[in-house]
Amino acid sequence: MHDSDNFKKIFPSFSDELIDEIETNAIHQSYKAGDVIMRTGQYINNTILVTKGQIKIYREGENGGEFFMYYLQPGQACAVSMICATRSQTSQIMAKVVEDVELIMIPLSLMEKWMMKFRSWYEFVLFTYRTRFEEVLEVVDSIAFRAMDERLEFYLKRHAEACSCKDLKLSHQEIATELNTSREVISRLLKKMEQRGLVRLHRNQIELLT
Amino acid sequence: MHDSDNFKKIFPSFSDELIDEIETNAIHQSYKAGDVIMRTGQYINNTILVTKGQIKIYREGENGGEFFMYYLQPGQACAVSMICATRSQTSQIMAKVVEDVELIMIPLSLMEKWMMKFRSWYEFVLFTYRTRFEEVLEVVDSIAFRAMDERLEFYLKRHAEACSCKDLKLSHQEIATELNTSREVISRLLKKMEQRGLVRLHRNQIELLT
DNA sequence: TGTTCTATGTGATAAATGTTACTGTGTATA
DNA sequence: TATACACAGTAACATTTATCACATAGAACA
Repeated sequence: MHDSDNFKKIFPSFSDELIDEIETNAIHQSYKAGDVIMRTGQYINNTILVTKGQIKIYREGENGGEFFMYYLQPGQACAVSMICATRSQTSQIMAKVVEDVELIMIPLSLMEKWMMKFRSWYEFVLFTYRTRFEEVLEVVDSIAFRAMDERLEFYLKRHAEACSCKDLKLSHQEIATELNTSREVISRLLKKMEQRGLVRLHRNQIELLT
Repeated sequence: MHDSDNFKKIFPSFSDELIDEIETNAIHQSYKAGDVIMRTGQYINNTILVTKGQIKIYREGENGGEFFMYYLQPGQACAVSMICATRSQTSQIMAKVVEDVELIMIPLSLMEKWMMKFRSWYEFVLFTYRTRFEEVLEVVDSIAFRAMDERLEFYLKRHAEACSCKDLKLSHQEIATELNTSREVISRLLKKMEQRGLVRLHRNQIELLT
């Protein structure tokens, strides 16, 4: 199977001309689970498109916190990389690979040119901005208006959606870090959820029952 | 003074051709302090540019909360209105007038056309997306990583920047609502700040000393 | 098998925040 | 002036979250 067939499946909205351009110009990269693709403060000169694997996007606190924001999945682009690339600014976020990743990097200059040249690229970029902005607003909701128990449920739901499964491979410590709280709090809240029949707890795994 | 001279001052990056287009096509509106320009769930068909006055943007909670996100000021555009207008989506935020406002509304169809036609418009739109995204990320920081005392200081700082003054006309209740906490908590924390010499408290007014 | 390590459970306690109740005080207005 | 009202201060208490201390259980491995 050719790359172009792949692209067409992963980015169905892209026009054939755009896919040709991508194929001739893009830089391919792959990363292993656990790799950090992008760090806070790092300069960005490329827009990133994900073709395979799973990436998690975090906002880093001053004292080493890693607050989970959203997933980046095949067929999606890093909104922050688009934003920063536009002005060769430094990254405001940190990106960590959860599942081995393949991605395409598009230099700033091209990404700008394509905005005018390819309608489907223009729409993809705006769609990316829009959906991420809305997702971040939902995150604001969850922290601004909800207590930890609801935030935990929100967190678990989003992870289930990302992996399209009901068995989440997460330790309590990991969850605590990504919600910026302590493990004990998460253990207790999960226990309560188990008593309410919402989950079943295993070692390194949380089974959603809803 | 003609409108075009005004525009040129308020939106210095706009090209003359763009300003001409705006003048011939835009709809002018004005609102009084206290008016709600946009409600959560409302349909948006126009992009909004502010030429005068002050607007506050809130995220609304399910139980009636009004969480303050950021200010919208002369020379700025509502990023959410741009995003939503693109797909005639409903608003994710609520906009309230703080100080009598004059604004320009640009229909969806034009705003799209201009992206391709006027470089300065294209750059303005992307700049708006970028700066708002970054501002919202800072808001996430403040709630995710900081306790209420620091959040209050952050809040006061942003308000001082918005009005370019050190005397904030805010009641404790107002602040509490916008930070989604209770008045008593704000009163206590402000009192502590006063004891630390950071502010001086008056009725309906907080004087910043730093 | 025995040892070590990581993950989890849980009690005790501290600190931050939320809630209720009541007081006083300045402002506006009848 | 008298009254009503919004705003602010504060005590007492409830709840939530953070921290410390330690116990147990399963997995990995010598």
